[in-house]
Amino acid sequence: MSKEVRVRFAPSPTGPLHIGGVRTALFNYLFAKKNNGKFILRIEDTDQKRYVANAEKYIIDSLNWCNIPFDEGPNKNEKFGPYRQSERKEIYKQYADFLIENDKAYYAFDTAEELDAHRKDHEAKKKTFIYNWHNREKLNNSLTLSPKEVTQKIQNGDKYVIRFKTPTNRVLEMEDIIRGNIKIDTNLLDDKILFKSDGMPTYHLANIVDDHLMEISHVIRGEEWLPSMALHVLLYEAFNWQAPKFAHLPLILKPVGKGKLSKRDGDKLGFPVFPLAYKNEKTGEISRGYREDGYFPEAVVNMLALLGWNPGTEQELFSLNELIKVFDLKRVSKSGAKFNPEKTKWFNQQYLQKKSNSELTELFLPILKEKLGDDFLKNNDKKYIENVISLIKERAVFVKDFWDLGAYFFKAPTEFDPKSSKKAWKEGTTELMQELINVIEKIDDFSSENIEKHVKEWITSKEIGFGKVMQPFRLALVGAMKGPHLFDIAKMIGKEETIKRLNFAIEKLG
RNA sequence: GGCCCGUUCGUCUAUCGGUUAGGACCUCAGGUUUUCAUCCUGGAAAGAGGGGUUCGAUUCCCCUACGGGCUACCA
Repeated sequence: MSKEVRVRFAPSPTGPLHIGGVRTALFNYLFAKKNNGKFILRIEDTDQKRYVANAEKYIIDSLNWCNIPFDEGPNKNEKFGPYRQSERKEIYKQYADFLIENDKAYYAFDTAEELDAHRKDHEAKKKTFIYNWHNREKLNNSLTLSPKEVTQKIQNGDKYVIRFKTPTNRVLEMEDIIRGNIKIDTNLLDDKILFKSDGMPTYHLANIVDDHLMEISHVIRGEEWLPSMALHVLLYEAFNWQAPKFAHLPLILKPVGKGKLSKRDGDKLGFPVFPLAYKNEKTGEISRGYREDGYFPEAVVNMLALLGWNPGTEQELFSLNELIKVFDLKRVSKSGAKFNPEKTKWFNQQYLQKKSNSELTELFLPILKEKLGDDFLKNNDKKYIENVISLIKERAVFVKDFWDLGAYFFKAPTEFDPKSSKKAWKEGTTELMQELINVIEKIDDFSSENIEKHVKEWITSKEIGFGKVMQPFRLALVGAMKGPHLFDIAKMIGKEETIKRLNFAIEKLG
């Protein structure tokens, strides 16, 4: 009987959650749900300098917007709480001490300046300074100092850190669910700091201790952690704990250029890299978000799921439940994926087409109110808006497109696209339109089909081309050469309005 | 520089040694729509290079190149 699957998403609250972080959370969530396990949120706020107060809320809001809620986390089912590392501060020290007592770690008193000088010195000689087995006996630490001196220093209040005493002369063989076997020579590793002089653990210590205490079964995280895997495995070993299984996800790369996706790419190429808009309280800078840009969370989640993972079939559209059903870490790809903003739009378009007209109406309402004022609903009931949407829906990618696509259903054009006017309104057009008004006035049943029938009969009787009438007619009703079937538009706005718009066009262009 | 991971159309990807190397985004052409878009049909477009192993390599191994990550008292 295998243990319960428990996975965690462990972001650092240093700013808004980036789309890559959302994907890591999503894969954790999918894996947990697929295996009837738990998805845990842990806030890794051990870096006091980079801490940003509203970041935790942002992270939680983002997960909620994406509909991937956590089962345990800050203020929620705190079975193994607290879930903020800053609130677990006391826990870590005892584990660091345990390591020291068992000769797996040591105190180091080297100052940042001293270390920096070593690094610069080595760099000048084209060498790399690594704090590990080959020089740890020469540096300022509890390995070189007598126990008495060490005690003395600590009692004096000298600043110290605790470093891991990396085992030597071993080739570690580790298993990654996505990448398979990974080997590393422990002599190449450095003695990483586990406990900082400010009394806080580093990521490495806190992460291992918490994953153990919270009974995490699988660590699913970004590829940037792959180099740390050896340290982590060694730490589990030093504590004599069973290590969880690891899976390192490929990174999300810039759409163009080199390197991993960053905030700047979004600004430069004009697409969001954050799920929700975010205001930097310090600089006042606002970053756009998928939510505010009009994307549906289902579309964003679907797009993210397929970035670095595939089901092995040709299906591309998945609900969250379908994703849970078919998700498999073994089908996650190994190589980094360049982000494709265009494809995200396509996903959004697909989801928009799937939504019902009544649901879309509700979503469009706020935009209409903004454009036309609060009392526009007095003249336009929801059924009318629904009908409009049914006519223009298939051309839209976002709900906000409905306005650009169909503003003329709600207000008459006040001006006419000059290029189209020149093309559509020629010698004799004014007279033709006047005749058209007469034809329309006589139509009693103002259905699309009936208007079409009468207008076409009239055009045929005049022995002229359809375009001669249809083009200026469209221009009069719409203001430009665009939009759905013209007789549908006429029917929607009604006989009176149709005639009014024709008269206005004659006045303006005739 | 050192270490680790990776490499199939422009992009995301399928292929578990034998395929006309498939799909999607993008793009192009044609058709439908007497508008614009949608839609439909079709096209162009890929195994980084070099060595092996094998009857046969995109697939397995090695080297090179390239890409990415890490190399902080950041996560």
